[in-house]
Amino acid sequence: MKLLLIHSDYIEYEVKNKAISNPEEIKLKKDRLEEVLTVFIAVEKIDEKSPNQTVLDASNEIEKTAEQLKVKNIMLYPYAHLSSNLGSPKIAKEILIELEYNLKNKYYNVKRSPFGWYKAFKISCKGHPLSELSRDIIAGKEKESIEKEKEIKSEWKILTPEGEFIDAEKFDFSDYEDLKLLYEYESKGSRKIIGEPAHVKMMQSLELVDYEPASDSGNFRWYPKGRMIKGLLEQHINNIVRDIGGMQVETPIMYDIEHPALSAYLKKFPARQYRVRSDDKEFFLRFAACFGQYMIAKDMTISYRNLPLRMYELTHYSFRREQSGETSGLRRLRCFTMPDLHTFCADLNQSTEEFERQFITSMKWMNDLKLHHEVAIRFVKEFFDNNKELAKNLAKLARKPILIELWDEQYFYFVMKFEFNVIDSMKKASALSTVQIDVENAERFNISYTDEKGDKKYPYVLHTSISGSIDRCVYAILEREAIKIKQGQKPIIPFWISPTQIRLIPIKDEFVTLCNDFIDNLNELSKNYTIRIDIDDRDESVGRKIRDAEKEWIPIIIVIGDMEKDTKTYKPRFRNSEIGENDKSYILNDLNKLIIEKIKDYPQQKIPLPIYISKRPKFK
RNA sequence: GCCGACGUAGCUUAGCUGGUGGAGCGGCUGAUUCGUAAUCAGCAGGUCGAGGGUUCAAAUCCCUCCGUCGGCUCCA
Repeated sequence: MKLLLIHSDYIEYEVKNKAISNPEEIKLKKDRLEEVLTVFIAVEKIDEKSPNQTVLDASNEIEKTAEQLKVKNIMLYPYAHLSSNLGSPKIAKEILIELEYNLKNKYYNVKRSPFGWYKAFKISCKGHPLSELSRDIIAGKEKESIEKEKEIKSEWKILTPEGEFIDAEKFDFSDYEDLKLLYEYESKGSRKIIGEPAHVKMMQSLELVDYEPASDSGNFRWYPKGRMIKGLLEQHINNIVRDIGGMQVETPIMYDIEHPALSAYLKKFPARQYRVRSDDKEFFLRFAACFGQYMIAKDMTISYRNLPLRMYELTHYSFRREQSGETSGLRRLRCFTMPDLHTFCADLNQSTEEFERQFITSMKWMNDLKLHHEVAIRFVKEFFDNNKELAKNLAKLARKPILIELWDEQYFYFVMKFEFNVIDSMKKASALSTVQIDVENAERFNISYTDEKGDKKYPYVLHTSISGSIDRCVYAILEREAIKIKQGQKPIIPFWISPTQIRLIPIKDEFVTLCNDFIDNLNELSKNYTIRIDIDDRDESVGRKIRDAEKEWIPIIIVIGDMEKDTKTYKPRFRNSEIGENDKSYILNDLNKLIIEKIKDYPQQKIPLPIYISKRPKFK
């Protein structure tokens, strides 16, 4: 149902001609109300499925507005033009009559203009900010799902690796600046430093990823280098999840909003969704891979012997229609890529065991990206009281103090979760890895297994994202480098995801051939590996080419000239000492070993652009 | 979504109180063949975010919209 509410000095109408074959019988040909909330209404097809709820919701919405405006008079005015998907006139009329009755019961002075007639009307809108409002009523669903959660009551603690619980307010943060920032950010919403996040300029100037003005905000375009980085991260996370037993599936990105199993879940999940219409049906775009996997799981025959059972999907994409003011570079998108693992566990024991394993795996991921992170663990208090040892184990694994949040009751579908948070150059915290223990969705979706005695049981479900959103990982890497720049260090991205790993710079045109030979020889030495090398064959000075390579953050730069031709040794310019030792000569074989050492444990891809720089267009 | 700031060439930007837009980088052409962060010269490139209004005259003033950023809110 679509509503258009107008706070008016007056509204008056006069009935003219029939608009439909069986219009409502007319009692008054003309009518008028003053100091009135005029409500233009279009009843839509979707309202026919739950007319009673629609009436209730609409009535509440109108009442809320009337109360705010302190008006007692309401004019209900059927207005078909508000919607392109109208319901049948018969039901629409009934809904309107019901709505009138409902509002009268709330002691409003309600009038309703007749249904099914062309009418002339005059209205005077007051014109203050609240005087014109539109509302979209969808029986009980969207409204509840985006409704604000109850005020959450939290207790905050710090847990040390030694197993000590300390009231967060009493903890000495002097050696733990980032943990302090996380605590303040999470508990008080403090925003110490404001400004544009540094990664946005970087992602553009490095030609990784950019805004797409032709799409909705928070939907980005990825250029070749960025796409390759993202692809490598995706490949790596797929491998890691497979290693811990994840069985990869793929599920649809849109789901029927009316599907009985989904509507209940939608209510528990307060994210706004994108809506898609197809014929008469309405669909929402998934915000995670949960449903798709639940739908598979509920049809599966699962024995206790199969548990823990791990189902995995790399969601390409998930959609969350965040409020326009809260999308921010790659930190929060409306369309993102995220690995989503669901682990079905027999009992609490198995769940916590698995939880710890996934905690360790997440640590590995953060380590592979060299991301510093702070750990937050959140519990429903009752669950915490029974599982304190689990928390202590996790703090021991993290080897540093961690933040604990305790909720007085269960606000979400999970009883416990952890997150790894990174702190960016603006001192904002963002969550990456997370695992949640879910105690209610198995039953809701009728996912069950058969236990040793042949009885049907509902498993616990762990919701896991080992890496968090891949886009957000790119954000975290760039933000970490922004912090390094502030500290006067050279920025660099991990070697295994560098779009160019080695840049060759021939001193004159004639050495381009030698560069080609260099690549061939190196490939010959490392047949099982893919090393990304390119050649700056432009007609530019050597100084210029070095500068451009440095601006691209290329980790290894090698100038090729007479010296290299004669001695067959190379003096690479390493971006930092972690990659290699500067001012040292290498023969090809040693260089090869050094590089393979850095890439052997990671996925590899070919260079995403022409190897000759002169052949490359500018994307930005 | 609300409040605020901003939007000038592909990028970065100058343009004061209104009088039909300047530059650097990048691109193109030519010269230059170079040893570790910018070789030189010339040329092209602008419905000044979009639409409307005020005015003899608008990048400049006003309104609406779009986009970006920031704050609020929100964040599984």
